[in-house]
Amino acid sequence: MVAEVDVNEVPHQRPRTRDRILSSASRLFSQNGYEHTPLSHVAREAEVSKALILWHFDSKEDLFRAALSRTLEPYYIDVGDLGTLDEGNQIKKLVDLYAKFVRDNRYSVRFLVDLMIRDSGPAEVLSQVGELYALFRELLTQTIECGRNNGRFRHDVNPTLDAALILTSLDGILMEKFIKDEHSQTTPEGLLEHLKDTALHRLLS
Amino acid sequence: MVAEVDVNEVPHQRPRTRDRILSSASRLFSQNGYEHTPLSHVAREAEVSKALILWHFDSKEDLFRAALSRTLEPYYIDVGDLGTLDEGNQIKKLVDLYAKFVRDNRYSVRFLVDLMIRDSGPAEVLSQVGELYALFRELLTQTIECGRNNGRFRHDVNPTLDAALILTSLDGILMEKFIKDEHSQTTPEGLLEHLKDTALHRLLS
DNA sequence: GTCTATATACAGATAGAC
DNA sequence: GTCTATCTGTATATAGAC
Repeated sequence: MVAEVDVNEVPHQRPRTRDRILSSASRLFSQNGYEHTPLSHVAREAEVSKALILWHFDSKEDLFRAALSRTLEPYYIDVGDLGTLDEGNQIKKLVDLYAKFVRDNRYSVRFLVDLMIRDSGPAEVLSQVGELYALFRELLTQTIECGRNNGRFRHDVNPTLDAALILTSLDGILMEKFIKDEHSQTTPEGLLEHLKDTALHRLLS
Repeated sequence: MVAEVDVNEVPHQRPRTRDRILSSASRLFSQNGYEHTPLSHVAREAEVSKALILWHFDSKEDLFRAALSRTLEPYYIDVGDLGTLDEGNQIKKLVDLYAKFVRDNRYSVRFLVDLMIRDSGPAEVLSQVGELYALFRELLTQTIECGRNNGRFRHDVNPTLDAALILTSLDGILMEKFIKDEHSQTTPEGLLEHLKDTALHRLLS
């Protein structure tokens, strides 16, 4: 009889279930919010018992943090090769990328906006989102500055202020996607085009 | 001829307590949200028992509706006499009024934004807010149209689109008041001025 | 690791005395 | 109208068998 050595004792032993729990939690929290997703729902969706969830995670709060981190994993913006474009088209492209990002991550973005408005949720996660946001704004600022320096943009543009205004306007437009407004006679897409037009109208010499 | 309604024909009751409950509920719901204000909190603040609240209102949901209506009571925008200003300054004034309104009703506006993002809350109340919003947008639209027709604004302005863009930009800026952004190098007030400048820069001939 | 069964807490809501 | 006491449901979390 051979002594049984449990090769599976530590490292890569089935994160299968833990992973399923995390996925389900991530989806449900994003779609329905923290308050409206009891552990029982996560348990049902992940096809495990509630007790098992709390064996893997110390508490619901703990699960929430872990799930939120996972939600943020795909949060990056690939700006690609902006260098080949002139500054005006760089601005347009950045605006489009931002809009696409929000569209692609609709549910989780809405959820995060909700968290930020109420200033709830783990601070480290929120600050992570803040960094991404700041990075994007910095990109806009530098592009405007660059265009000003090489004379393609007006000499009196204010890179910081103009970038911030473009970004907040963008936020306002995209917010409309989360709020149904039956009186609106414009579409977010139409407004997006108009934003790009007016922004360039202001920036270009 | 209109029949007068005798207000005193209804019982000589003191709506004192009911009113206190409504006030407390209104404040707590606005500040902490529906989920985070149990009836026990409303009861404590209003100095009554939970049971009494449910004697006055059929359910928590019912209380919520009533409280929300009260929250919306001061929701109107007094545009004053716009007629004395030229169209450019009318736009500026409208933007300022909107900003002031949001500032004056910070907590309840944030709460309503939260409700609308999550599309929860009584439909009739939400649509009431939507009407106010649409009305304000219509005011902007007409002002721009007017300015175009009398030649003070460019002939190629698009009243509907330009008004909508100004309004969504405004929303984006004011949203920042609800979200703390430690990396920001601009203030909402600064952005507001910049929005007015760029909007007029685009509109004026 | 995974389960069933249970503990504990607290929410909204009811019953009934006063 | 207002209270105390209680019901009922559901949430998070724990105990302990397998």
